[in-house]
Amino acid sequence: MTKPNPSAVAERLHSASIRLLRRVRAADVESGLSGPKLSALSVLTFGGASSLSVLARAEQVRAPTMSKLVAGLQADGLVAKRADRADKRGVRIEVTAKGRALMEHGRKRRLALLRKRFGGLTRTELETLSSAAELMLRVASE
Amino acid sequence: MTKPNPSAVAERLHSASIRLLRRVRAADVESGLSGPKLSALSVLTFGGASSLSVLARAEQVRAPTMSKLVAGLQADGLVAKRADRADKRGVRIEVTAKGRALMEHGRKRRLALLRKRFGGLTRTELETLSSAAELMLRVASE
DNA sequence: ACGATTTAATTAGTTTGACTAACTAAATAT
DNA sequence: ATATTTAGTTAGTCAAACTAATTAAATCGT
Repeated sequence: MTKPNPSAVAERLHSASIRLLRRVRAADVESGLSGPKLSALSVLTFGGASSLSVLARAEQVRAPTMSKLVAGLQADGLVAKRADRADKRGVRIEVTAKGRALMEHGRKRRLALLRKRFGGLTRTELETLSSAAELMLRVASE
Repeated sequence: MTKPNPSAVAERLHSASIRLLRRVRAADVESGLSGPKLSALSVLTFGGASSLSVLARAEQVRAPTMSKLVAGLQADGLVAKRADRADKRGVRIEVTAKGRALMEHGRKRRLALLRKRFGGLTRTELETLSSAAELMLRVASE
C-alpha cells in the first residue's frame, strides 16, 4: 500500500460519510419524526433529562431552535417539561414512556436495516470500520 | 480484539460520521455558499456539465429543489444554463470560470483545515481510514 | 399520422428548521 | 439596590425541502 496522503484520505472519508449517512437516514423516515427531532429525542433518551440550553448546545443549535423542536416533541407526547426546582427560570425536559417506546422501536428498525448492510462484511472489514470510527471520533473532537 | 458486532459497529460509525461532518462543515461556511449549493457546484465542477434532472438525482433532491438551487448559483454567476440542442426541453448546467475558481479556493481552504486534523495521524491510522472509506462507499452504494 | 402518455423544467404554495432581535423573569454580581 | 447576566420564549425572516399543477417537448401505440 502506498503512503496515504492525509488530505486525500480526508476528502474520501468526507464523501463516504456523506453517502453513508444519506442511506441510513431512510430508515429514520419511518418514525414519522424529522432528523433534528429524532436526534434531540435520542440525546434525551440516552443522555437523560436536560435543560433546554444544555440540549441546544448538545445539538449545536440556538436556544430558540431547540425551544421549537421541544415544543413539537411535547405536542406529540414524546417529551414532558417540568419546572426546575433549583432554578425557577429553567425547565427540565424528559422523555415520556411514549417517547422511549418510539426510540426503542426505531432503534430495532434501524438495526435490522444496518445488519443487512453491514452483515455481509468479513470480520477483518468490521474491525477496520470499528477502528476507523474511533479515529474519526478522535479527530472530530480535537 | 473481540469479534465486532455488525450493528454496534454500524451505530458507532454512524455517530462518528455525523460528528466528523459537523466539524468539516465549518470550513465551508467561509465560501458564502450553503451546503446544498456547494455540494451541487462540486458535482458540476468535478463531474462536468449536467441536466437539471440528472443533477437532482445525483444530489437526491426533487427537481424543483434543484431548480431553485441552480437559480441561486446562476444569480451568483457560478453556473450558466445553456439550451440542450438535442432535447429542447432540457437545460445544460455548467460551471463558470468564477464557479471553478470558488471551488478551487474552497478546496484549498478545506484541505488546509483537514491537513491540520488528519496530519497528526500515523501511517497505519491513515491506512485504516482509507480502507474504511472504501468500505463505507461500498456499503452505501449497495 | 395523430392523440395519449411520459419526461424536463418551472412556478406556486406549504412546511420545517435554522437564524437574530427583542422580551420576560429569575439569578447573580457590583 | 441596582445592574448585569442567564434561561427560555416569542416574533419575524430565510433557505431548503416537499407536493401539486403548468408548460413544452419527446415518444409511444394504435
